[in-house]
Formats: sequence, C-alpha cells, structure tokens
Amino acid sequence: MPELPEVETIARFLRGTHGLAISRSPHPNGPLGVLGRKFADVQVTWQRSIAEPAAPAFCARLYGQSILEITRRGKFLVFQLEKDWMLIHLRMSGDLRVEPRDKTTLGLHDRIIFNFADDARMVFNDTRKFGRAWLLKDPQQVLGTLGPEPFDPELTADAFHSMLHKKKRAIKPLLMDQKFLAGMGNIYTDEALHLARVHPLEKASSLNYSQAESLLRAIREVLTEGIRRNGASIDWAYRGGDFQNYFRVYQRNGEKCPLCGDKIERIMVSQRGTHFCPSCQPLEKG
DNA sequence: CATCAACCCTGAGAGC
DNA sequence: TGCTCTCAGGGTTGAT
Repeated sequence: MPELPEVETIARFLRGTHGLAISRSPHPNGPLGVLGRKFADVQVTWQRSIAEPAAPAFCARLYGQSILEITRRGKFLVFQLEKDWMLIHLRMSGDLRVEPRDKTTLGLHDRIIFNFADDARMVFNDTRKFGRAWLLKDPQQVLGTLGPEPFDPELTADAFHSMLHKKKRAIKPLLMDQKFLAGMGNIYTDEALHLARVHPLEKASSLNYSQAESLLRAIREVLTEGIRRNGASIDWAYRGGDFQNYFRVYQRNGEKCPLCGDKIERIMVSQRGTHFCPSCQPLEKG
C-alpha cells in the first residue's frame, strides 16, 4: 500500500517532526514521536510479520534498546537502535500508530505491539499480513539491493538516461522495480508517466535524453506533491493524507484527462492496474 | 536477463 | 441476503 511519500510521512510522524503527530500522540501537549523511547515488552500476534530473527529472539533483542534515529530508505522504515537496526516494510496494508499503552483496546489486525518503557506503545497494524519487520546488525543485508533514492542529487538526468538506456523492459515495471529505483509504487508511477507523457509500455531504452530528463523531473514532482499532501489515503488505511484528491490518472479510468480532456484508459501491465491517457501518452516505439 | 503465474492474505464492491 | 468474482498502494519464488 504505502509508497515513498506515505512511508516518508510516517517516518516524519514517528520522529515527531510532523504536525500530524499531534492527533496520534499519546500526549497531545507532550513530546511528539517515539525518538528516544525505550522498548519494553513486545507482543507478536502473527509470527510471520517478523522476517528475521524468529519472533522470540526479535522481542528479546529489542527489549531495553532505545530508538536513536528514524529514517526511510525506499519504502522501508529504518530504526537505528543502540545495538541493532530495525526495518519495517508496510507492504500493501501495513500502518503504524502510537498511542497510550492502557487506554485503547487493540484492533483486530494489530500484528506487533511495541510497548515502550514509558506509558506509550507503537502498534503495527496490517490487515493483509504482507508487512514485515527485521532486526539486524547490518541493515545493508536487506537494503543493499535497493536502487537509488529518487531525490539523490547524484541521480542526474544524465545518470538516469544511461540507466534507462541499458534496459529493454517496459518503463512502468522498470520504475516499480526496487532494484532499479527505490520507492516508486503503482500510484506514483502512473502519475509520473502521465506527467512526463510517456506510455507505460514504452521500452526504457527507447527514451531519449529529453524524455529521460522530463521523466525524472516528473517522478520528483509527483513524489514531492505526495509528501506535501501527507501521502494518499485510500481504502481502509487512512492516515491523514489527501493526495488521493489530486490523482491525475490513477483510478480515474473513464474520466477526462486533465491535460487534454480525452478519456483515461485502464490496462493491465505486469498484473498491475495501469491508468494513462492514450492521447497524451502515445506509444512511440513499443 | 526478462516475463509470467502462483503465492502470501483479508476485505470491499460489483454483479447475479 | 448471500454467493462468486475481481480487485487492491508490494514483493518473492520457481518455471520458462
């Protein structure tokens, strides 16, 4: 479910540097976020939510460690602890919330309950059970295969063009391949391709320099807008963002293209629903 | 390499 | 109402 902007929004909320944190903080007037909090008892209600190590070791090793820093890499949340690194991937339906330990009852789909040494807790809720948490000495063990961050200044138009030039695949599945570029998912890929006026089935290697440059700019623009709007909230996983109200093509099949007024179409690409404007995004070279 | 189907899961909505 | 079918912001695996 969450893509880069949603994960970034959650990371900011967990750091307490985000206005949204107020509504989720155990203490509306107290300190925000979970930075500095120390893990106490951790309960796991669905064992497979823990990728590594096995759940009992995961809980035991976490006990007593404080959270030093929280960052994001691709779609991963990265918790730097005193002795370990904890990674959480929300996959399709995962979410994290912070609340008082005692007040609220647990929800049906709460999979991991991280109790802190104080009176707060952080809860990993995940309806579809696809999300995973890791506890590692070296986070590169999992993050090492990821492609560059879309906002990495070293990712220049030149560099991006040469990356695309080496790939024969269709552009959409390539952009969604986390080894190629980290953080893009189904929504933001459709939005970026529309903004750059590139057909989702266009071969990556067929994009010229100017198209690569405008695609990179479009990727950064839609991600920036998503972050500015606190991500998109659709289906059951509402987390305060409203980017869903500004989709140009995603889930707007049958509606008018905001650029040309033609009808937006929906096709399947690599088993993913794909939305585009056939007029603005003509297939040039297949 | 790259593609594809199956799989991991639950739930919402459409159509009958 | 209840059934069946499709679809959902992600990613891995094994076959081809």
